[in-house]
Amino acid sequence: MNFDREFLTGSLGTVILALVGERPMYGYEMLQESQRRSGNRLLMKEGTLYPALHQMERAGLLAGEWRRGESGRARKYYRLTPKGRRQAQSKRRQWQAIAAAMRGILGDQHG
Amino acid sequence: MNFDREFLTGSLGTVILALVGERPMYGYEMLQESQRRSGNRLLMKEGTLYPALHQMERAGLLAGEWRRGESGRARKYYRLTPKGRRQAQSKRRQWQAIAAAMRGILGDQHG
DNA sequence: CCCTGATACTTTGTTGAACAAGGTAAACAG
DNA sequence: CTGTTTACCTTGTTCAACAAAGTATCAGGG
Repeated sequence: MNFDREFLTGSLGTVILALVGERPMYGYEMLQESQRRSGNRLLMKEGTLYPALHQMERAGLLAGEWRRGESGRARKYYRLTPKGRRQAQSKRRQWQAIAAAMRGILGDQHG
Repeated sequence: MNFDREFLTGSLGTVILALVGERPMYGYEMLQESQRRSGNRLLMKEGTLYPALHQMERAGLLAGEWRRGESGRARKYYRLTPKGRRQAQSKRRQWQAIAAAMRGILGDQHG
């Protein structure tokens, strides 16, 4: 399997980039959003998400900013950097290629 | 990400099960078939495929049989066991769930 | 006022899928 | 008899995802 070498960071990263691409979002919110939007199919784990966010911030794809709103504890909001925006597009296209490839193999089959 | 714990064996395994589900096939043929059908997008590596085949045979999903045809060297043909057939269906459904989940997150976005 | 549960972020240690890179060997074309 | 293609196999490495645990803040109930 190739599709870039990091298909897993790939698929998690694709989700993160897509979510943050819509509006600034904090980690815990991403967990809930991805779960809600996927119809409870996609259950990211905290131990997977947060390290990924840190790594993507280090890699210059995301920019994080602490905010403490009127209620609750402080949240770290992430937004896309320009580099992150390019990566988001690239990842989305890659996903579409994967989906197309899988259709080519699974698609023409019964049920 | 969950979708079973082994999404990677998952996606490779899904491809193998789908191919062998159509007709008995040998390893090298799977490499070419998956590449051809995916429009050169899916490039499985031998070092990934063969160990996976052995593991799936040990797990009782595939049954292998050596045949030496009229030409070329001996090939090991694999076919699905009943257990493998059930697994193939399950994996295909899982893939469709993944694709649906990703559409839920990426789908409603611009190109 | 404590206690629970939800929110919110973090870290450490483990697992194992995929890969890189090598090998063996038979058939065949030049 | 040499190189290429076919065909299979193996060892060692990497690193994404997970499990499991911890820290801290806030809300609501008893």
